[in-house]
Amino acid sequence: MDASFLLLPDAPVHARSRKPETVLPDEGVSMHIRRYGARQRVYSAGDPARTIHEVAQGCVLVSRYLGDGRRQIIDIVGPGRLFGFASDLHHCTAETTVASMVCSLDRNVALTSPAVSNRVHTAMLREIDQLQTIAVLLGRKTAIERVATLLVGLCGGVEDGPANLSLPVTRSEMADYLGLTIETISRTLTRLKQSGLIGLPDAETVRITNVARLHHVACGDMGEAA
Amino acid sequence: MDASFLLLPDAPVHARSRKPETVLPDEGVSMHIRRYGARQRVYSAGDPARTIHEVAQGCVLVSRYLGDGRRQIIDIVGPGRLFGFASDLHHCTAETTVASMVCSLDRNVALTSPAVSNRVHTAMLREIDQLQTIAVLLGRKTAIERVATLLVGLCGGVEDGPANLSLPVTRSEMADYLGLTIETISRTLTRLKQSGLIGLPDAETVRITNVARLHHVACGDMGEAA
DNA sequence: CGGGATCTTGAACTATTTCAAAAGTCGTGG
DNA sequence: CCACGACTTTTGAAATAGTTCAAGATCCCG
Repeated sequence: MDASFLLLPDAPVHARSRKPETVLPDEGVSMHIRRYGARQRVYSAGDPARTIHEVAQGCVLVSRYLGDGRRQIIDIVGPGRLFGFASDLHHCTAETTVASMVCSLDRNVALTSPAVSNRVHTAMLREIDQLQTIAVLLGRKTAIERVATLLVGLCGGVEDGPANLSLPVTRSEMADYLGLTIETISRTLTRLKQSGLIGLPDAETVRITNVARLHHVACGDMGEAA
Repeated sequence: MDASFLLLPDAPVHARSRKPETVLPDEGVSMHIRRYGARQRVYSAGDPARTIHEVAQGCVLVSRYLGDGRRQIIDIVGPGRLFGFASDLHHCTAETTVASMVCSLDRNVALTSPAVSNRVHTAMLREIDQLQTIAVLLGRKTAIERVATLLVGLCGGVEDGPANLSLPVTRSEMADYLGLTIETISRTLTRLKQSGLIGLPDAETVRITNVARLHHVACGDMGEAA
């Protein structure tokens, strides 16, 4: 569970920079670490799924597109998490939001090593759980509940009390993750601010006044109070 | 891929009956087949996830509930598919829609046998793909697109031409799977009927005039035409 | 300081929901 | 065999959450 492809220290998700950086390419190895700039593709829909990836540092968005350009962000992947599980071809596109380091390992190699294979299995279980959670969010939650859920999720392990977040994603990405529009995200954040649940020192920073309270909003345990 | 826990012939998903039947219990074995009546629990949220299940016959719904009763159906599982992947406790509830046969295998046993373990891995990859697909549906598709997607999905392998479906689910279940309400499902079906894309001989039967055409609607390749 | 982006806010619109009632469907029992 | 009651489905009308369109505000760099 705490085994890792690489032994880099866990780094926090970095705030996004709006300036793309350069890539150091490195092809044809069964395992490699690569440095990506902000907003760069790790793989695209249609690519063969030969490798499994791990975010060593930074943040990766996994998304799918409809023919007309509508996007659904499937997963926001932070340091330590694996992504890119697929049987044959990728149906998703993966791209960094900020300068990131991604470790990629040949899938066949990964599945022959018992230790790594085990880690992959665990990560897949987690991925399934995570996707089920987002299905509930997209299918049944209101806008406030969705935004609250995202914020609570982003603040990681914090269970209670206040927390400060440096959003690793833009409003547009929040919208495409939560099945909403940019405008609704913005309005909802200000509503949360007005109700005192969060503070917004600037657009990229959220101060959660009380994580437990926001968590209640996220689960819809708030509706009947009003 | 065609390996199976058991060697029962693949049976079609049966139309739902509204009368519950009896169960033959059978506890404490690492692997067993069990017969379930319609609308019976296979497992509930909170149960320890000790076994992996396969639908041998019938249809199983996997769903999650919000505190206030809102339900999201995560997966509609037909014969031959595995379900119940979870690391520790189930967060989902699984229940039959119709009289069904479910084969259950101890998780640890499953993962030690290479053949079975491999099948489980493949099924998990498929599950992830499937969940990503439904996330796009829930996050970004319109009501017509959602219903069309479900119908195309339910008619299995048929790629083109007409197809007849015996719906294994009620309107309420369709609604909770597609993130809509019963009424919207009903209205959308009649809209599809009026536009000639489907026929509705009775409430539980759908005749798809042309699967390929419905598939286009499902993908949103229809919006710009109007 | 100016240009281009992101973000916020406002007002009108619309897809879907909600509430309400009618129409089918199905099994039961007289 | 038909009538009754319970349930699911369909349809209608009104309400609403969220979208769309449009305009400002803010921020970020050069």
